[in-house]
Amino acid sequence: MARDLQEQIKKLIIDRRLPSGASLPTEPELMELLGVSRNSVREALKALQAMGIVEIRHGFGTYVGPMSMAPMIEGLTFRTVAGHYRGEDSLLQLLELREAVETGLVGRLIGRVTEADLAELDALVDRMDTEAATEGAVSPATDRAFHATLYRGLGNPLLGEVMEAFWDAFHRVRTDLVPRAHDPKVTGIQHREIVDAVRSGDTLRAERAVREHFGDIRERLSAPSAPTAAPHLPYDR
Amino acid sequence: MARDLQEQIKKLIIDRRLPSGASLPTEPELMELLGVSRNSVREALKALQAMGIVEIRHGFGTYVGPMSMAPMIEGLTFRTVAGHYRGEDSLLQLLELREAVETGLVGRLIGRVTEADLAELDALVDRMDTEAATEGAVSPATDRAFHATLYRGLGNPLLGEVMEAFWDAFHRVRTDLVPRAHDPKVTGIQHREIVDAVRSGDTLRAERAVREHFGDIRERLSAPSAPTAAPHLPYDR
DNA sequence: CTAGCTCAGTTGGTTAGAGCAGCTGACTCT
DNA sequence: AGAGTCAGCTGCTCTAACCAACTGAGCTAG
Repeated sequence: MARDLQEQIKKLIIDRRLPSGASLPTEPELMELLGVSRNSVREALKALQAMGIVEIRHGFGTYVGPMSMAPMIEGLTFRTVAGHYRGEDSLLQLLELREAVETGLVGRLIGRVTEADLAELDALVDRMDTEAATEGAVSPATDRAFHATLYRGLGNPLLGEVMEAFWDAFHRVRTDLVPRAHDPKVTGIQHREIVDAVRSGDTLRAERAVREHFGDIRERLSAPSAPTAAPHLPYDR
Repeated sequence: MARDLQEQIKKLIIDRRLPSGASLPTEPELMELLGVSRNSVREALKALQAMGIVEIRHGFGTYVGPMSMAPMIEGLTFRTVAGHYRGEDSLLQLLELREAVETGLVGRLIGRVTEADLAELDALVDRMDTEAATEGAVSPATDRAFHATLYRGLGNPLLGEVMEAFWDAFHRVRTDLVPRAHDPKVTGIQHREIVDAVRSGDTLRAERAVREHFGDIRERLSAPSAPTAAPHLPYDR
């Protein structure tokens, strides 16, 4: 029945064509509308909130959620962390997922990416070099922006969101479990090669550049620490 | 605070290295353990259940969930349906996501897929033909199995799950909104071409075969019905 | 007259206690 | 020895009350 409740609220959103950000009935209204107790309404809303379908603001109201990939990131992150601590190579699998998808997609960029995007990518690589020189490390935000900008050229916002979700999940787990510094200079070089390869229109070169980039991360990942070598669990998210 | 509760339960799973299927403390136990009321415990569990992290069985107990991609499918499905009814081309975007990823991945299969997998794929295509002849349509299960088997050859279970999740979401939305029959004979031919192309080791041919397959679906999708042309909402999932 | 404060009302957050419903396992009767 | 039954655990739902965050109208001070 609780399952049914969630579906009814979803149906309500669909039926009323509510866009993201629209306000939903209040809890008492939903109680009467659905003929259940407040408690049940709240449990259903909590579940929908966890799926990003609904957004709850204390003292203000309940709204249709942004329908982002945030819940997927959450789930993927937890799944990976849990697997890691059970001795699985879940983090490596997540990296390989990204590698497979990104090497597969970079070829589609050839002849499709705009000059403006390429210029933006150049700027991002420059920023990586700057950060490497001044702070000794490339900030995660810059790396994230690079990958997001790169695949934005494919013209599919959903695809972009999914890619960002994979990035987010991987990065969150990596910083928690393997707080290892990259060689920031290499990072800049590898990203620049990706941009140059895409600009040159050479599909194979672009794929190789992406593969090399990921290969580097993978090496850093699998080299030193076995998954079970983490005695005091730093997980507290 | 409720947010915090979920994190504490997650932490409990991590700390105790609980595998999928392991039993969690009962609700009263969690009440005492976390120092909150039963209601709050339940809301937290409901949210975790929605994310697939926890599995609740009435009258039996609470268990660590299978950590599958089911919640992601749920979210993606709803997002797509909601977008569709608001006049967006969300279903097309989802299809393009699949097309982009699958055309990107099929090249990686070359020289990596085993003979056994190829044989299985042959059998699946044969079954498609049989179904087309006897029932007039290829069953969704067969199509799903084909795509799952194909990308299983990449040797990354996570990747396989993600691909299946995309397939599931797309299929669920499509059957709800565009209950259109494919020409089953064409379906068989296109799938067979994908298998043959992969077997031949010709990357470009494989990519073209996949692209053609998706192009066919896309055509069927965008041809007849504008999104707004659905007056009586059949959505009741 | 305006800027700022205060307070009442609305909304979600939390707690408590009671009873309902599904499942298991041991006990009992045949 | 086997099948039926019942006690107990488990999660599910409801009611009722109060707490906490936010808004907005009205008041007060400048």
